[in-house]
Amino acid sequence: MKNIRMKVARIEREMKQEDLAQVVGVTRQTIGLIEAGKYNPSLKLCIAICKALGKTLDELFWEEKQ
Amino acid sequence: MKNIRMKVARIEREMKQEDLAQVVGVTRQTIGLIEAGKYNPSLKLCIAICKALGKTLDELFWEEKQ
DNA sequence: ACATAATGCAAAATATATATTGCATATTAT
DNA sequence: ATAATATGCAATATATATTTTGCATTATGT
Repeated sequence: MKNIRMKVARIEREMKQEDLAQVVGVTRQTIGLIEAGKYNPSLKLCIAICKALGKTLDELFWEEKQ
Repeated sequence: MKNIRMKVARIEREMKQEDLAQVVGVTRQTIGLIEAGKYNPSLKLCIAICKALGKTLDELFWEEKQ
């Protein structure tokens, strides 16, 4: 499932995928694939993304229902 | 860093590492290593653990400080 | 103290996240 | 419309999470 909240949070911060990638220490492709819901990042990477975007795990990665 | 909150939540539910492992579909060792802070689980696994223990990502895996 | 159950630990094998490269498509500004 | 920038996509390579097996150690109950 696509991670819209993450993409929105990134755009709110006016960051490109590549900017975020550089901040969290991965490649642009990895960020793109996570936003596209095409894979399953590690906890460490999720936390790094949250910190870079000023959000928590629940705000970006937790689905209340399902 | 050891994940004390996860271990406490598991014990509150009176589950053994092996019980939790079976519910979330991994091996006992994987649960043991996550509780021991010796590796970096996938987001999917974190979410499965949270659901099995009735907690959210922030409750089990988010560190407010640091 | 003894028996049993639960957890820790370690090595090798396997599955999968992530990197790398290159190119295609879409978006944005001029 | 054109140029430039941002993102999508796919194949191969590499790093690392997870499995498997077996045994050691610790906790729990009797």
